[in-house]
Amino acid sequence: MLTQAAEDYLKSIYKLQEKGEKVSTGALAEYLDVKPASASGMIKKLKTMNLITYERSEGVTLTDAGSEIALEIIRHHRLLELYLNQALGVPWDGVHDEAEVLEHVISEEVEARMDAYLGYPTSDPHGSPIPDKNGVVQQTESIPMTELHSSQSCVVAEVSDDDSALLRHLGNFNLYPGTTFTVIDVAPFEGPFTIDIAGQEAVIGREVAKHIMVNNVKDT
Amino acid sequence: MLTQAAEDYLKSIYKLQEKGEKVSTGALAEYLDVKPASASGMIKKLKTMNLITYERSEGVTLTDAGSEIALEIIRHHRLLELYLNQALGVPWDGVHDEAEVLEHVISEEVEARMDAYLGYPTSDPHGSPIPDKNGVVQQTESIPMTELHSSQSCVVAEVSDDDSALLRHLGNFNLYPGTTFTVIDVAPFEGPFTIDIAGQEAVIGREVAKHIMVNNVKDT
DNA sequence: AAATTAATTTAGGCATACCTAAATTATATA
DNA sequence: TATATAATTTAGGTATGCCTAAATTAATTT
Repeated sequence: MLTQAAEDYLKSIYKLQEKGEKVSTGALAEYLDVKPASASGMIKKLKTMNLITYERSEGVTLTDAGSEIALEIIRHHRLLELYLNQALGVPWDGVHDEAEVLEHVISEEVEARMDAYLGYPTSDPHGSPIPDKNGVVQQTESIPMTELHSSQSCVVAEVSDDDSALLRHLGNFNLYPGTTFTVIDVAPFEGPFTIDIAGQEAVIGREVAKHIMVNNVKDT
Repeated sequence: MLTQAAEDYLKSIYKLQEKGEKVSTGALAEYLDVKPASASGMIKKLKTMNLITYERSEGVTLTDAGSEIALEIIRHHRLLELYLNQALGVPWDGVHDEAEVLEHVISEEVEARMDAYLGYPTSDPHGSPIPDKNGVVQQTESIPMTELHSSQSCVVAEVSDDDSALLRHLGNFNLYPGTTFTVIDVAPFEGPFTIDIAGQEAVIGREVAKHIMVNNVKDT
């Protein structure tokens, strides 16, 4: 059995790798809020377990075995987020922290039952895809809201899950995945977006907009 | 924050204390399947935290602060057992092991939501009382099934929760808490019990009967 | 090519929680 | 009372995972 820390490393490596970044010891340490030396030690350990490979130029790369575990943890996390939200009514800005600890201890049996209860869902409350039992991830193309222009409409696809203040803010505007909105105006010089959501007007700052991924963009 | 191990010690001390036994280092070690030296070390630690007192003659005693924590963990455990069984359909012989790890990581928020979902229940799937938020335990008087005589009827009050093979066995006879049955016959020389449950006849061995607590005993 | 800067690794420490084995302290029994 | 037995504690060792600080290696820049 892997330790919780090791699982967190694999999950983080997967996420960084997904972004297309080369996963250096330092980048990994920063992501995990840990000193580079600690990351270095864990990298050595995961390497001996054949869960990652490491080369100075390439950085860390997950092996197939490593990917499998990373995806399993991510699946646990996202399924838990959705379950806590749907079954227990935990607000979407609170599910991440809860899932962060439960993901390491939940059994396959309980997970399977939550999965069935939820009807084998494919995305979590923040719009992130939930890998299936075989680790297959359903990818969707989306673009950051910052690339939108005036009078374009779109659907919220995904938002960051780890900043609860941001999530509460988005929740106030009903900016959940699946919600449709139209850009009324984009202020010049990198200014904020004014949008229309179900008849309601809202102003969304640039920094916030960066964290909102959208799709189904249409000119109106 | 206490460690998981420390919480397990407090919980175990509470349970042993509840039985009226004097909680010696050795008894505690045996209960936790740990060497006496390990228990000795933890006792020292818990003592410095003022969660227990210790005297050679008396053994370990929980302080008020220690009791509070023990009851909180027990509440987590039993509420989780009931939730897993009711909300997710985990069979009653499987909930103990699941709860054993979750009890240490579940948040107060999630617990409160499970509690509300279940309608503020007072006993778990095995009939054990669930302490309320303030640590108040609703006590019920019950006697071991082994004290019953022929033609007495009774209601199952509580069964041990940690032996899954036993629980599966009892489940086969529908011997869940709340179930009524009548003793048809008690074989002589410490022999097995023949009982009637909803018209069905079943033979229950003495060793098994020891683990079944009953109440509402009536002569028929 | 040499020197500066950045990234990485090693070395040494801390805390938790477990273990075994030996020493100690109580409690019975003869 | 002295000895045997049982219970308990101490001492020393394991492993994990974190830390800081120093040493090393690689990549830039001059």
